[in-house]
Amino acid sequence: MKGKIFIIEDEASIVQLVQHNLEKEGYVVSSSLNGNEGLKELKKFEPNLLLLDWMLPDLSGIDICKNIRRDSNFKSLPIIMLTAKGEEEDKIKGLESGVDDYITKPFSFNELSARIKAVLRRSDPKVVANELIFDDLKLNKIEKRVFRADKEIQIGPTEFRLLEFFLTNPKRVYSRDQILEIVWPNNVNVESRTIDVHIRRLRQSINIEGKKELIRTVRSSGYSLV
Amino acid sequence: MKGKIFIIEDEASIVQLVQHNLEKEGYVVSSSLNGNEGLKELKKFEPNLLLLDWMLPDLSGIDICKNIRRDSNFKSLPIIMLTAKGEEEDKIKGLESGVDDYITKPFSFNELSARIKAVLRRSDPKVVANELIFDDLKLNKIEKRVFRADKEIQIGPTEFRLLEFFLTNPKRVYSRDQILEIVWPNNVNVESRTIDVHIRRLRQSINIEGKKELIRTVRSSGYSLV
DNA sequence: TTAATTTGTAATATTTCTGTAACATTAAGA
DNA sequence: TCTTAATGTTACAGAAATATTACAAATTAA
Repeated sequence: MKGKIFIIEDEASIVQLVQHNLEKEGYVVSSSLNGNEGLKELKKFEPNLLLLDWMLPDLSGIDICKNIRRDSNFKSLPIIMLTAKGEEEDKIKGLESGVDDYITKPFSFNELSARIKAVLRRSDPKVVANELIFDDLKLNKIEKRVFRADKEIQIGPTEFRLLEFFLTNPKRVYSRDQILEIVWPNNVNVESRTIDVHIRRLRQSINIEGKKELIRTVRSSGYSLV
Repeated sequence: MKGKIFIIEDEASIVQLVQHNLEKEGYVVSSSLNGNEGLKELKKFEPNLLLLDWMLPDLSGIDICKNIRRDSNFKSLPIIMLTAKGEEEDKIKGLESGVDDYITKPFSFNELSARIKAVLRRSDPKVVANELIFDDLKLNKIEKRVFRADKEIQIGPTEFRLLEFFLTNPKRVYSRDQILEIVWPNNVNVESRTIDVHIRRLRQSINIEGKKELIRTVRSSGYSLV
């Protein structure tokens, strides 16, 4: 499933068109033709994104928007506003009331689809890259290669896993226990001091003269990539 | 500071106009007139948002965008694309290459400002939770870093815990016994006067000349952050 | 099998942190 | 003003944490 999308829009023809096409693209879609109803259904449905009409018979889009932003469960629900008006004033109000994007009717389904993708991409950052980059350090997961400043670097398997681990969460400080837990194969018993030695080896490999140290020691806490 | 914004745009007049107005609104702004240069400067500047021209003399906006998205430090940097073209095709490409929003030239500064606010609002609520902020003092729990007026400060583990403690309840006055109880590991026996020394060390570290004292002594009661 | 590489540990060196004591200064009441 | 209790400051000796090195066992490559 690509994601769940909820639509609140009173023009049935638009709902039908959009819902049909989105479902064809693999989304799970639900909708409501009115504001108050829609708010309730939406909270049950728990969508990943909301398409919201600006002008509704009962509630204005802005009111709905504000209601949603006040609910801690939906504070960060991405919202794309559908508006018939082209006036800039309205656009600004919409954006300021906490909308992530808007699109003016009539719109092509292609453009809507692209905007949905863009907004969704930001809201869940699942990363499928096989290259991890940090500063001038680059690690290729499938080729098992490491580069510093475009120069390839040789490191052993353990140091590779260690570096890969650091690269998935740069800047964050990890304790030796956490590092052991994740970088070493399950249920191995190694001294926690052993990590110091591997850190040293990794440092020696990735440090190029003149370039700054990349692994930071945080006394009493652990290590991090900076 | 509201945030740091970087601009990559080759029309100097636009840069000037936008930069000036954004600075008036309280942002810290830096800019570059060309793509390759801009990329480098941007990574030094570490902005919270990028305004990126679609058509540049050397690199296309999309290329820049892709480059940024591959670098783990800037994976989630919000980008707003500035485009002269109105064609829908371009818009779609832009959105799909990982841009968060776009705006078509010529645009009013009001609209740009509203879009910036909207995009910034969404960006990275995770980071915020890890940070304790009081006045111009900032402590990042998972990166184990402390800043005063945006300048990083080195402090030892005990001073870090002490400051973290004060930051979770600013203004409140704590007795030495309470501080001992919470900041020191269980069942340690340390003289209560020892705290005075750590307070002194903390004060020395976080005090910048010209800036006001942040730790207040309450005679016969204890200390607090003010 | 042999050679080369990798790995974990222990021993040692180095760095940084911590608590305390001794002395200095300050604040507040008599 | 003097006295006294509380807090500020400083220096220093262990203590604790980390860095470095060397080496033997284990693993892998040749």
